[in-house]
Amino acid sequence: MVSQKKRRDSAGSRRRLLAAAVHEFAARGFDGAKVDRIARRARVNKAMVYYHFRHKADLYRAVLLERFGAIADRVAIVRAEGGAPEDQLRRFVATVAGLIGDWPELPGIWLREMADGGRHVDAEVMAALRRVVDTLAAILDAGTRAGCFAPAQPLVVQMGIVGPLLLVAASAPLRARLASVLSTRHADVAWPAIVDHIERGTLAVLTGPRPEAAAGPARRPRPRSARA
Amino acid sequence: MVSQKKRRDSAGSRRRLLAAAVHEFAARGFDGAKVDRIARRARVNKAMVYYHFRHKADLYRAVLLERFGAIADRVAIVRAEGGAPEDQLRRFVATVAGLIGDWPELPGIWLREMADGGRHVDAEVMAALRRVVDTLAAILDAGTRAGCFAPAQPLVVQMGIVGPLLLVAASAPLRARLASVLSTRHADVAWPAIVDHIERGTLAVLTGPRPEAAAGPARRPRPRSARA
DNA sequence: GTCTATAAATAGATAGAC
DNA sequence: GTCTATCTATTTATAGAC
Repeated sequence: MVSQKKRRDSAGSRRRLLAAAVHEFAARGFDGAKVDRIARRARVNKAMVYYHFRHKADLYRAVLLERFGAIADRVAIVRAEGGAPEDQLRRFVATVAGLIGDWPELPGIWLREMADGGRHVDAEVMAALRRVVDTLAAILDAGTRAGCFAPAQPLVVQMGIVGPLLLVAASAPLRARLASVLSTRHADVAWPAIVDHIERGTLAVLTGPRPEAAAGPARRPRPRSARA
Repeated sequence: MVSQKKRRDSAGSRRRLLAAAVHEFAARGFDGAKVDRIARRARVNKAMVYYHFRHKADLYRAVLLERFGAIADRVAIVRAEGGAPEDQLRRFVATVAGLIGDWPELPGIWLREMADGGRHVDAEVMAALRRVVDTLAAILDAGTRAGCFAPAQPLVVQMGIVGPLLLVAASAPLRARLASVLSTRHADVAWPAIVDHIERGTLAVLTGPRPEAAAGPARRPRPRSARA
């Protein structure tokens, strides 16, 4: 993706550093992450960190770019594969959910970067984020043109999808503790249940009955009928 | 709420410290927050931090307890006021949205604490979290008994509500930057729009087409079409 | 309760040998 | 590319005067 700097890193110390960094940054955040721990986890000398990366922030940005770039790539495929807008949207949700399933560090990285106001999001990472939003916008637009979706702001829909997924995934440890204190039995959250919840909720808003004249910029949702 | 330690803190240095701490912890996270900055912001000598609080973590826990306690109190009122379950749920959403509006630091604190796996959530804070979930559970239960809600896991619904709200609020700075790079005009997100989106999405899932047997965790995420 | 001064421990980053 | 040793700045936390 970024630049083919394959300088023959012996056993791939750079790659191992990135993997260790993802873990550390996800678990502790940028400030909480320690270069020392990253190096130790990667089984690499600490000085190597500064051989491969200018500084801590540079390593962190590399992590961001790698992960958000992959997300953008994956959702772009969903859009490219086409299909009915409803289906594309469902696959969009499933894809993001799948990425989180594959990369348990994703929620930590993502949530913290949002909480940080995108402090470390540079132009490259921004471009990746833009691709994700643009992809979702294209799906929504296709649905609107096909008459099956009401017009909606892509970022609103995006947050409605990503927010719950990230929060559920990230809160797993806390929910486990909560379960042991919870009065009733609403203890755990099954991952398929939340994915299903989001899929249905999102589609319902896009295809459902119009809101009167709420505060939103929402338009009149066309009756869901025609196909693409 | 915790203990009436009103020792006449001259001009309320303790209170000012708490306010400054909320800001600092929200903006930078636990590790990124510096005791020095908190003291300076509170216009209080740094040593006073350790006079009022045992250590940094203690101050942070006080912040957590104050805010999550207030959240629990406010949503409990929603439940106590009664009304139709749909209305209670809408007011639940509006209340959380209102709290975020009143306290811009809330998303930062909340998201980071989730990303941290609740590292600093002690028994008292846990109790507050429990109250929030229990309140929502009571609302959902009322709806189910009244026959207007399908059974649902409270935590799933909770994440579906809180996730987008927190993410939208926290990502404001990043979205502002994104707007200037975004190809199309899907730039900004109006706060009322997201609240409306969540209200409708959540209610749609609860009142919409039953996927046979809800409540159960292992639901098949492949409904033919989700029409409302 | 408030302040100054400082201890004590980290942690980011680099120099330079191999 | 890899390692040891180390420099420097920062930061939590405390001692003790007022």
